[in-house]
Amino acid sequence: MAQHESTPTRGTLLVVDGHSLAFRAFFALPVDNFSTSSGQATNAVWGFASMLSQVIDSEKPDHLAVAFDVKGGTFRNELLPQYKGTRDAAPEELLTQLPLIQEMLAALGVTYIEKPGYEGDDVIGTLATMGEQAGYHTLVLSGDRDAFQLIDDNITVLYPGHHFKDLKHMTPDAVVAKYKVTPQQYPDLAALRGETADNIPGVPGVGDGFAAKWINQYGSLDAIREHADEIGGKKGEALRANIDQVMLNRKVNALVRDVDLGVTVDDLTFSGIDAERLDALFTKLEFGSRTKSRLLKTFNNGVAPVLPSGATAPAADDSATLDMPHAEHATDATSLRAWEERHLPAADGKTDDGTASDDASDWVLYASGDARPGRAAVDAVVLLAGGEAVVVDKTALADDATVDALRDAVDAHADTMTVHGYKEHLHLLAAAGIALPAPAFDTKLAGYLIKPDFHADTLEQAAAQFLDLHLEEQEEATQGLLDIDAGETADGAAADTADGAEPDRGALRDAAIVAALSRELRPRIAADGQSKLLTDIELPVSRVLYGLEAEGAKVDERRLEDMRAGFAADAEQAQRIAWENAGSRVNLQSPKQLAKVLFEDMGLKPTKRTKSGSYTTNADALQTLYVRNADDDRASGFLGALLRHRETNKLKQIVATLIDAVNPADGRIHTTFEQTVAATGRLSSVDPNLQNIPNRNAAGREIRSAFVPGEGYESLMSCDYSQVELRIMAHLSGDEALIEAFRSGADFHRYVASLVYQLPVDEITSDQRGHVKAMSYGLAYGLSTYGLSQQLKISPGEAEGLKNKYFATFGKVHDYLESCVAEARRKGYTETMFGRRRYFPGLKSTSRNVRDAAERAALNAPIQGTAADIMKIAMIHADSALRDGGLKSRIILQIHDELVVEIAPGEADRATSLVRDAMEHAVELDVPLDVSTGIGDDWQLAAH
DNA sequence: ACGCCCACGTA
DNA sequence: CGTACGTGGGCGTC
Repeated sequence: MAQHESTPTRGTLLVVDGHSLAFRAFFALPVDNFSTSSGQATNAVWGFASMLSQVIDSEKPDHLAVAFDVKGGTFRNELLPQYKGTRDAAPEELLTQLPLIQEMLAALGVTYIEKPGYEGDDVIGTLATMGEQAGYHTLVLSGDRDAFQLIDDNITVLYPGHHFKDLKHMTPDAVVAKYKVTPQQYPDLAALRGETADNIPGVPGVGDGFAAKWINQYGSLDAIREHADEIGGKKGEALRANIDQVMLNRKVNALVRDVDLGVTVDDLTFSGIDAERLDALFTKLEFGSRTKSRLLKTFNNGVAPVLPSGATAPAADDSATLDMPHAEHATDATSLRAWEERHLPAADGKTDDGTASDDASDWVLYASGDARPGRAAVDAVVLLAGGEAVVVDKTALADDATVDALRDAVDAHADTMTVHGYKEHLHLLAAAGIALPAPAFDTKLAGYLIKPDFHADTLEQAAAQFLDLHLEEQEEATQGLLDIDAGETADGAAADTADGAEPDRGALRDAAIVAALSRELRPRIAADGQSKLLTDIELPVSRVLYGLEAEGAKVDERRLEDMRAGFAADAEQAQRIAWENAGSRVNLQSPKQLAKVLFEDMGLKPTKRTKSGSYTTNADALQTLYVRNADDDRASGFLGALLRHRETNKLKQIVATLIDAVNPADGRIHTTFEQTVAATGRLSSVDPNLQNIPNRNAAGREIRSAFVPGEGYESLMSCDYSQVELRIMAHLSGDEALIEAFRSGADFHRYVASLVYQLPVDEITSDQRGHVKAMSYGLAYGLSTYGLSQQLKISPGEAEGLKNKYFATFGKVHDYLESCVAEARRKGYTETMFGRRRYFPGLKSTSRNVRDAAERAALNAPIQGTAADIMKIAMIHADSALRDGGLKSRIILQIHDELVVEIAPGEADRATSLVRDAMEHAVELDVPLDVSTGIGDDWQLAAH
């Protein structure tokens, strides 16, 4: 662009200020989106690569070098002790990335130079001078304005603006235009003005404007000093007071241009990529193939930059790019069948040895629409194969023959197909009358298995995480294009019209993203050894969950309404009493207002604080205050009423949420089981959450009685695992004593207590049993002795004694828990019995709290996760046992260790034995899995 | 309208 | 100062 065509040059040399570029990259990109699973920040590395390749692509230099600062001071620090004091305080997260950037440059065949005792700027000044002398045109990429002094007809500084993308080409004319001084005079101006970024003070009150005025008036800094007395006003005074500082600044900001670097410009070619090294680095950094492909294109053997664009030699791997597929609309069954004929998987393309099948044979199925259970509606279905797509829109989906053709195509190709969210697609296609067989791959489930902590609410977010689609986003953002396109990026599902043109475009793009995700994730799932977890557990359980969601749970609405009224009346009465005692109508649902009444107006002594520092008003605190102030009628009256209000109001709220969630079409509640949310592998339940229906006290438990069998069913069955997590802990630890405790079949907690306290089983008091029970469960959560003492209301010393006795009895449990954390620290992740991983970057945190929390989570994850795996297997087996047995009874809810089954008339005994068997034998452990079951007219009565 | 805090329900 | 979730209300911010 700004080449000086008048000056014949041997070529173009690009000199990069490595630190400046790394700083910019670091602060331009959110570190959260750019970190490896083990917690290494990569945003600066990625940004550095991206920015550098952008510049190379646009400037096409044939020689290149990157200069870095070296740790330790330079001659400048001796002159000016505070020099760059602010810059040395670079965040740790950036400093750890500098070696990675250098490693990347080495792999890309780029020369980088550091020179002890000098700064990167001096290296840059030297290289630019060398380039000029050797007849090159030199570009200096730097965000440091000190580089401006280098500018002349053969040296241009590329200076990033607010957005990196708009690089300013700083030529002599540009410097004069901006600062009214020549590049040679620029250091004089900088010395007068100072440089806050480098912690260098100038003349107070003097900015670029006055500095330039003086320079132009007197010609140079030396001349200004000589005539300093002639300058009047406050600024003249300030100049005289600070002239020594200014002269020092001038000494420091002069770049050295003759450092002995031991290289010549001719050495600074693109020496070729070390592919193996680059691969290794990118694997370590968890960069996707798109980043690599982009860098390959830019750096390949240095060939690309000098050739006219388009003639780039060795084609970079562009399989990862997101090309919009060529698309056609299927207007009827004939055209759909014809499209299918033309896109059959290549018969010989199937290598059948796992993941290596030809990309072209992988089909993607993508359906758009509303996938909410009980009200699913499909907008369009896209099939994608070999880079070509066919779109079946709503109109076409209304035609039976077309749907038949689509069904046939789906049935025929499911075994090679990829979807993003099998469960959601089951709902969507069911709305079109199509039962979707299990696909070969699911990018949503795969993404979850690879990064169980990452929340990809949308396909775009998944793409941003696993592909390098931030590349485009970053570029678009810097160019301010997002505003222009805002209308198009909005979710088309909200207001869909009959004409399918716009939604189709979105669906097409989404399908292309799924295809790219599939190519990225398939090998990673295989590499992590998670293929069986995906195909044998997650995909099948998706299908089972689809069934649960589609059927829903029948509730007695009248009963719910009555309960709501009852709870509302109780809550209102409690509120009235509370207000009377408080003497004001405080909002009982506002912790802030409550704190004021309790701790200011009534002057009660607060107990604990919340995480953010305010005084807590939680039930525990209210209880303590109530006991403490029993003699104060007004305070205890208020507190008692408040506690009652809390309880009844909460129940009212839960019931109201349930009523709201009833689908008027069938009187049933269709929850959604989230399969990719809980980091441990558990399911969660939303809209509404049916996994937190009260069960601990009588009043709350009543709500369960509103869950009843629906039309054509006679009862509900509840089946739950007893102490699964403790049994898993016994199995995984191999602790003989604990294993024997479970094998004996005795009352487990009583049995364990007798071992711990060395007393006969029948002499164990209920207190002792309770303490040991809390200890057992606390173990799997990483409970501290302090926490144990709090919970059991015993002294920390007693809790400590209990823990010691416990571990003396069950030593291997202790060893096992320790080993979980140790392994997580070593490998970066934990694994369940079935290979489900969870990563723990927090184990390496410098913060004690973060580290401790990560340790507790790491010790719990394999236990909770294995329990979740086992329940999923049990659900798959139970579901098929019921279906294969021809029963109408079906699972309708899962609450982590419990299944609720709707029982058809006459099937109670068979269903009980099938489900119990599936749960008990989901997996064989060294301890038996114990399942208890119960049947009743409603969920509460089914309890056992 | 959105996001955070608080509180609280479940396993 | 025990793990894993989801929801609703208040309240501050946009």
